[in-house]
Amino acid sequence: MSVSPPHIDARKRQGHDGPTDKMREYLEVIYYLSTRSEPVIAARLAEWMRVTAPTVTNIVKRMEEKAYITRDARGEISLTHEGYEVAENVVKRHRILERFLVDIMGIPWHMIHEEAVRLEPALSPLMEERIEALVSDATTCPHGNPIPGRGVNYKGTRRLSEAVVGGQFTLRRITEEAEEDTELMRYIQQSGIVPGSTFTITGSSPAFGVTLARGENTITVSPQVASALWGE
Amino acid sequence: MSVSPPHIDARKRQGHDGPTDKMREYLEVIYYLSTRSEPVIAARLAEWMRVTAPTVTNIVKRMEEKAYITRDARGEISLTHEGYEVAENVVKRHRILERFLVDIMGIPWHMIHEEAVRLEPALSPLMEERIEALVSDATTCPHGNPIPGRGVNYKGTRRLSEAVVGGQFTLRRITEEAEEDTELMRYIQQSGIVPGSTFTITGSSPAFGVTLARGENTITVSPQVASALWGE
DNA sequence: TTCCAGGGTTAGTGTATTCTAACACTGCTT
DNA sequence: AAGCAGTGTTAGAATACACTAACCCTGGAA
Repeated sequence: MSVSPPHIDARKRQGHDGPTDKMREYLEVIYYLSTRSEPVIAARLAEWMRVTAPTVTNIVKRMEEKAYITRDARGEISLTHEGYEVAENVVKRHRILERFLVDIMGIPWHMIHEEAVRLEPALSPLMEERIEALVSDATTCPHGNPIPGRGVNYKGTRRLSEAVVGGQFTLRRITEEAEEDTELMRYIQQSGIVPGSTFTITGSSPAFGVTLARGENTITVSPQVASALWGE
Repeated sequence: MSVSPPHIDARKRQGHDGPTDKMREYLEVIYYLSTRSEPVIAARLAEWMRVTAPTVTNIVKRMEEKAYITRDARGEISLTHEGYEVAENVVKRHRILERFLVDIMGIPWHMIHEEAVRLEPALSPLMEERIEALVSDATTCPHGNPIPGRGVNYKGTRRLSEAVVGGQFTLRRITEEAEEDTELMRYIQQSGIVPGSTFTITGSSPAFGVTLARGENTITVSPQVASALWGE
């Protein structure tokens, strides 16, 4: 038959042009990492991507050749302009997709990150456009992280781990390193720790974490979790 | 940080167990091919998948080793029970997904096949379940092809190319080899040739195709297209 | 100062998917 | 009989991604 399939194979498209799907994933993580204070080094990427060090060396080298990143003398990684563009795009898709998964698809809140990671590389521009249209009023993902280009950025926020005892704390965003842990997200949501809610901080220690009170409930979160929750 | 990503890498999962994504795609095509009369041979697969002959030899060999298919003396391919299960599952997902893309996402009818091919391997069981819930009353994909396990199969239908001149023809399904051609699908839809519509056949020849009339409109479709349209 | 932890690289493999080049078989058609 | 079209295979290579094993820094602790 003369009709021929339009099969779009990602691999084929990536002969010599754009980033591969994996590179996009790494760029996304670099974006997350550089949004925070910690240095962006290969060892961190290896942890996030759950691969060994040589795998990161390999991909980082290729991303450098393609000029998505640069490395300084100590091996620290920065996004180039080009790399930043790619990363921001991926992050935007990711967050809009998460919104869509909650609002339209009814996926439980604590599973959307994983689903978004899976679906994101499979979205065509058309699908992206349709999804965007369906959640056009959203400015953040369900975890409170801003959708790039929609005018939200929570400049004044700081980590819960740095908040003062006795004060109020309004949660604004849960950063990605917490998102990745499904069990943790379930616990957080069940405890009512969702973006927008306000608590009184009744205790804080670098060893035991932070204790929050709201109404009659008291919750203690670990130091790790406390540093992943940002608010004001 | 102690939280660790749940990144599900398809490749990793496929160490020694199930079919790879590519195998699933090939099995899907074998399913389509064997639903029709034509022999399922490697050359056909190469055309559908738009790859060269050695590529097919390679994958077919691996699928044989994994017992998803068998080959007879002439090289003809059949699905094993196991392979059939996989293929039917893929086809079911594909068709439900197409329904979802039209009904919920508002993707134009002529583009859904391509989108479905792209998205299908990225669907988790959870997403599949949610999508199924959103289109739970559908029994066919938008092209009229039955969703396996939902009680439709259009047993009495035959190709438009075999219909008799002067008779009526009610379109039931547009088979996949036509679906793959976006331009063709656009033309078909614009001509009002959608599942469920009825025409009078005013002419038919193996060389020039079939001429259909409905109301004041007359459409002539090529022999290839006529053999991809099934009805009664 | 010695040594180890943390970070990074090189070298060598392995798997999945694809390609080109070259060759072989079958069955018509001239 | 010669030859070509259609089909299929083997051989050899490339790319992207991942691994283990082995080794090299650097900086602080013992």
